[in-house]
Amino acid sequence: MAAQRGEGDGVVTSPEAPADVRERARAIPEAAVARLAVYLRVLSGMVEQGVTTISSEELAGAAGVNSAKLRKDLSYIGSYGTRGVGYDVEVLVSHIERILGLTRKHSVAVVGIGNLGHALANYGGFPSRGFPVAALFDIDPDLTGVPVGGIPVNHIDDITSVCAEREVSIGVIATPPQAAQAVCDRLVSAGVQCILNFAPVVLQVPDYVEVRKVDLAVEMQILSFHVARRADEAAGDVVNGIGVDGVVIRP
Amino acid sequence: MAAQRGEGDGVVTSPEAPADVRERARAIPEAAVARLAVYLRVLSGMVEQGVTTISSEELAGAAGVNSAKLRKDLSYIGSYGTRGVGYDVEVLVSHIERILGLTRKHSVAVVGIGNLGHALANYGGFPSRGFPVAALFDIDPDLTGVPVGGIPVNHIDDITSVCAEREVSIGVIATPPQAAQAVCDRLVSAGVQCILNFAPVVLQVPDYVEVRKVDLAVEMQILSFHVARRADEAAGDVVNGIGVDGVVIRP
DNA sequence: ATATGTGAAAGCGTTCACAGCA
DNA sequence: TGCTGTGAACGCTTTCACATAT
Repeated sequence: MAAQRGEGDGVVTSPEAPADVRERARAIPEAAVARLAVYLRVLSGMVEQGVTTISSEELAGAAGVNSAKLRKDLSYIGSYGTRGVGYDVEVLVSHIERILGLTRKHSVAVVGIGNLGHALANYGGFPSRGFPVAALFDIDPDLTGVPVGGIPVNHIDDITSVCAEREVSIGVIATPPQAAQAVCDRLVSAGVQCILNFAPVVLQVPDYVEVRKVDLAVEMQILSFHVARRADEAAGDVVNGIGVDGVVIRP
Repeated sequence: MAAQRGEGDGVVTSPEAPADVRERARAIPEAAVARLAVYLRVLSGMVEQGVTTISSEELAGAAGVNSAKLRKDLSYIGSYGTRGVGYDVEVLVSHIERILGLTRKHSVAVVGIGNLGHALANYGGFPSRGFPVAALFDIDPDLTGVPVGGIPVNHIDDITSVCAEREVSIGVIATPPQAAQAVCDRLVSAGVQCILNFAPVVLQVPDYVEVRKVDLAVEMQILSFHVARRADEAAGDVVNGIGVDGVVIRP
């Protein structure tokens, strides 16, 4: 069992393999993949505004990164810009969509229909971006059959059959922490290889399963750290003889 | 305006400053901070189970990292273990809490009381971890005064006064994307320096404001990328002359 | 004997700066 | 001239491996 990230997958590739899309996809850094998704969103907005061409500088500004990083990220997926001009927005959109695997539909199952599960089931951002919510599960028998966001809730015991039948490829865990590992195990045995985990638990999964986690408490605590750091810095600068306004108090 | 991360904060510190907590806090890598929050959660569970001592190996396993990384992370906050024995759980908990600034209360304001806002307002994980939800805001006048999760919703126009009065230090944006930047600007002018953004928008903020984002569509697309990569690899291995089971098909 | 704490090495990701092309 | 694409330099993060302490 590997925790949270498959480290080294042992797939054999021939040494003289051409640097084609397959090999290239493998080489894209995880951080760049996350940013490609952001570029794609910004570019989609551009298409709606009727923008046809964009420079790395402009796109980078809109995506909140610097232009060197943007160009490097785009270079991982190929060279689709025109020197001296910029990028064709639609061309870029279609290449990023291809690399991110968005030409294919990814059915989603949400497990745990509490506050968060409700919100996720009703969230319009998923279906509109090629991630239809195909199944909902909860352990509460009273919820079974009740439609949420237009989809009837199934009992958690039916995960295996329902996920197989509806070709679910992404499982979303929105259960209480105590239930998360058991739910995860069921999803994995149902053949789900990608999991988005909202429960504050470190899931143990086989190497071939990809887990991403969204942990609100952790996000809050990182923000808290920065609040504290700032307060300490302000105090520390005075202690070190320099006030926050740069005036030397103790030279 | 800097986007999403203050790069270089220009604070002057004297060169002979002692390597005390203040200086150390500044030196902790961002990645380590996120993991410290995870260690804290695992350790809190240990306390409840009555565990008093734990080794780096055990804690690392429970947190889903390797023990070298765990020890390095803990070394950033000081040396609180006992060689040949391990760490005192309670001692570690209190030191991590101090570093993360959790000895201080951080009031939270949630803006945008839709599906997600409701879920966040009702989410028990915040108050129980020192992040009381102190204010809720929405633009819909019909919602004003309606209590959600025990807190009455205020109108978005009152952000400045209410946030100041209730000493809000963290703002959570759960609005539609179109409204996010305007809400962010209001939070910032209300003195909020930390923002957790659920809206799929790149927020523009001054350097001194810390933004963290949770973007569900991006998470989904990263998972989609891995689905695609796996499919390509499986196909690619055959194309390259080697089947998935290692058998050479085209030597 | 056993497990921490940490320099040093290795690995990744970001930034620089400029060659190359329209 | 202007902007992309990218090798090289840089800095951050992880891993290694062992000195150090109980």
